[in-house]
Amino acid sequence: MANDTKERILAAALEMFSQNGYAGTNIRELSASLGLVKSGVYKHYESKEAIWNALLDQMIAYYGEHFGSAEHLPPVPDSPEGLVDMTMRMVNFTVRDERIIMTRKVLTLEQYRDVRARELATKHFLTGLTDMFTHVFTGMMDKGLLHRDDPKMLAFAYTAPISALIHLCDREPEKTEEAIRQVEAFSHHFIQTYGADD
Amino acid sequence: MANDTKERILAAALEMFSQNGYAGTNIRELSASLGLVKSGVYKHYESKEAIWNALLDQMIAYYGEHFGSAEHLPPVPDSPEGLVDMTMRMVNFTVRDERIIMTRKVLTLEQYRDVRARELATKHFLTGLTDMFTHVFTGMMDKGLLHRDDPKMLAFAYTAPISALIHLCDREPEKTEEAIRQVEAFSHHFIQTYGADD
DNA sequence: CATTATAGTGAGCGAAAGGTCACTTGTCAA
DNA sequence: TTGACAAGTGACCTTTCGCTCACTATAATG
Repeated sequence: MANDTKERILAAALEMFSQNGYAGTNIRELSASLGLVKSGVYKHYESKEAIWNALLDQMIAYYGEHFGSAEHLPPVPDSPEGLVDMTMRMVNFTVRDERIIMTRKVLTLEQYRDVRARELATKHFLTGLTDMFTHVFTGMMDKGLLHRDDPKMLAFAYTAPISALIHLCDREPEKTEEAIRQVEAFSHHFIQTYGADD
Repeated sequence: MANDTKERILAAALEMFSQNGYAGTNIRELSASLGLVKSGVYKHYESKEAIWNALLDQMIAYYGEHFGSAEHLPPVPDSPEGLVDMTMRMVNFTVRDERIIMTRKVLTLEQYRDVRARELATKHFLTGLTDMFTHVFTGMMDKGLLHRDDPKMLAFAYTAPISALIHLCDREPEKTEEAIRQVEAFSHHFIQTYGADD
């Protein structure tokens, strides 16, 4: 089927672009990794740049489907410990899922070159997380689990350090376990600081 | 003088590598930007990779000289507002100094490919900042300006969000002013949260 | 069974890449 | 004045790049 190969090309492109960047990737290797010859991929995409654009389209669509709308917001935890649990589930998933790791790496590598990569990077690494946890913390304040405070500021103060540790895992995968422990310690410290009494 | 051109080559390499990455940079363009022809640079460096390694040597040496030793630690502020002032001076400098911006971008682009870039990136973006502010916060606790708490944890919680905003400035320079205001707001919120009374 | 569209092949093209080398030029010490 | 050397030139080499095209194998359709 045509669509099958088309998808497989995008998957291989994600893998190679995330390792070597767009400029460092060549079509011959990409084709070979799919068991076909260079000219074969040109039956499906008219150029290397077309592959890149299709990959970005897919990443943008995926982000929109999974994190873009209000219906995908996480449930508000019922206890301070619930925040830690939710965080650890999210972090454990995001630092181990190969596809998500590669997506982050691609966005990191191409953020200065491509406008759409730049915008998606900011969403992925900063504003998306902040928005999500603004909602969570607003809910937790309503439930009396957190002291009243600026929920956006708290969301930023909470997600940015975790995001930094996720980037560390991408950069130095052998430190993943340690980074995850740091996330947990940070999360506990956070509820100790901002949690309503106990 | 030989050294002059050698230095100029490194400067041009930093500029091009930070824009297009190592793979996306070619020696012809690099030479042309210096007003000489491709073979000219091979009088000073034996290969593209040698230029890259020399540039990394220089970045590592620079980092060691300016942030590596205890003598370059910033003075401990005498008031909570002093922390904000110091932070704003540092951030204003680091997001406007072209050379430092380019250094961060190069480390960002090459962190997955080169071991030394990876290590320097972690120092630059994470551990270096944390170590520096661990010292600052320890001093501020001793002076009674901050509540007793784990200074390493506070340093991480303080520097990681600021680092995220610096990265945002690198990615979207037009947001620099807004990001700086966010740093200031965050810094104020931080001393309000952790500062002793007031 | 003939037709036709599609996925894939393999040879090859022009451009651009990194790198080499014989040569010129300018500078300074002997 | 001359000899030596470092800096820079321009032609050229090989390899690799993105991409094209005439062709084949296959499988579904009339």
